[in-house]
Amino acid sequence: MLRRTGQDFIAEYRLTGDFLAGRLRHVLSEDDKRYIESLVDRTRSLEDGEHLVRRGELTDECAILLEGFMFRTIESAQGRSIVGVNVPGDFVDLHGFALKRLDHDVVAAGKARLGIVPHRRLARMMEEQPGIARAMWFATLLDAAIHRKWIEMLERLDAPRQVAHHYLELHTRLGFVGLANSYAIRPPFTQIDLADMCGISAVHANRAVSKLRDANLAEIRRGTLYPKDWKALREYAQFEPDYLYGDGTLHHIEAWG
Amino acid sequence: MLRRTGQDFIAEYRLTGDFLAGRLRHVLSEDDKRYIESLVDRTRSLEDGEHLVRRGELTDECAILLEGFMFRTIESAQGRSIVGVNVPGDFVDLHGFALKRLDHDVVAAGKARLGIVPHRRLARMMEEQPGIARAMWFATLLDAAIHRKWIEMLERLDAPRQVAHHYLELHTRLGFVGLANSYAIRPPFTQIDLADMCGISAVHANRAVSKLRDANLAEIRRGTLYPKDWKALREYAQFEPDYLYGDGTLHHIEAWG
DNA sequence: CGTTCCCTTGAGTAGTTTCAATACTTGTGG
DNA sequence: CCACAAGTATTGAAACTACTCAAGGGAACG
Repeated sequence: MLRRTGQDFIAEYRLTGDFLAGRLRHVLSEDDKRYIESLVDRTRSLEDGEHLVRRGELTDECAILLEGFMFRTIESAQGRSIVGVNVPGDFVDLHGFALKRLDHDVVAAGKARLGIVPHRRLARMMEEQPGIARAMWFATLLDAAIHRKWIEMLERLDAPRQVAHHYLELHTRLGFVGLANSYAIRPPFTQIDLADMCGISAVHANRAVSKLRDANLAEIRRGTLYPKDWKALREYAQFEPDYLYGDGTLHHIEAWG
Repeated sequence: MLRRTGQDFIAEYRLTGDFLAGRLRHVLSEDDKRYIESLVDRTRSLEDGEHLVRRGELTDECAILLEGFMFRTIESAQGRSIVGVNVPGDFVDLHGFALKRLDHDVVAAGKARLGIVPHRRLARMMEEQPGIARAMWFATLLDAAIHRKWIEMLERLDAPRQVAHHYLELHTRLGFVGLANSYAIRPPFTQIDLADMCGISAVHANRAVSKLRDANLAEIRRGTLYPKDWKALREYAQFEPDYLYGDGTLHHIEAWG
């Protein structure tokens, strides 16, 4: 995978250099960053579609995504709902540390590589490093803020706008960790994945994709979105990235106080 | 307001006796509970529709809901989206402690009474009481789990099923804090509120309510749902309460480990 | 005792679904 | 290198769901 990340993605923070990059990372000290790096016990790879955690499983480890994409999914009799997407730098199941059992599955979307962090190290971190604990808490709250935006999207936007919004969100999140460019947004999604994110049928996901093409906003081929007009696309999807807590109205500038 | 809560709702925990009741409260020690009670600086009342926090505001306090209901809302050019509901015992803006600025508004639904907790006390709590910090973290993760269920609902369920599901969720959450009975579920919601929770028009919310009545599942009058057949209603709405982390497959039984 | 908000109903329109059929991709084994 | 299989993408038609607009009825509050 192509990697070109910010200043922290250097040998010293080889595994966790993307953690909260572009968000809260600037308030962490070098000691903090070293501490976080030292939490990782080992790495692990997953194949496309492989589960990292299943709903209801008792867990004693968390994982930070190093490469690739992952889905949070909820399966039911009616099929699969995708309730979240993760990009490199995200702790994909940090929620499991406090919850012990997750309410959802975490599944690789394409090949993925992860850094594994035992819960016992996080428990010690809570005792020793309340500032880092607060940053970890912050990271799970970012997930919650994204969940809220998805709720808002599902409540307001029609299918093509939702599809566009999902891509634009990913582009911003990939940008935080230095993985975005202005030519294409390249998640390994099928139209079925898009459908399961938007709560629509696969046929309708295809029509949504067609509509973006016909409106000359973007071309989506094999999961990759090629924007034709960034500005128009953002306006069409009503994309306002501040809920991601990067630079913008909600950005957290000061140190912890 | 009618109050009849669990064993912890006694004079000693007059304000915070409902915090995590039915979920994680059983792993807290009496010292922990006293510490949590001592976090509250004062109480505050809100009128119907009054804002506690607005999106983007810099905050230095949190609030625990003592009586009444509150909405988490996101306003946009197209109107209001309701992305969450709170019941007594919930910390309504605990997210604001780590995020500093919320991505959404917090608004009273009917009259509400709150206990105010300054961030500085929470910061000290993080240093002194990692166990309590973890319980607070847990509480915000419950919100995230509920957000995920809402996403799943919006992706899967038609309008009448969503309305029924929202009421059943509230019934379970009110039950955790001793505020549920088997005759009625009484939030102060208008059909406009229901519409904004489900992402549908007010007219369609009305038709959803009519459908529940016509199907002999429940009657909804002036916000109050009178169930005609609990079992049928739960099946109709596909309500499975385990995502709320009360008793059930996801319940957190052991002490922190 | 009116005003205001909320609820209800009808009619026509827009968005989405299902079913069905066809084509394109990718990976696998011959 | 080709053939096949499996998964993915595309298109059409008919049915359904939910939307908007519009108008009228009802309940609560001052």
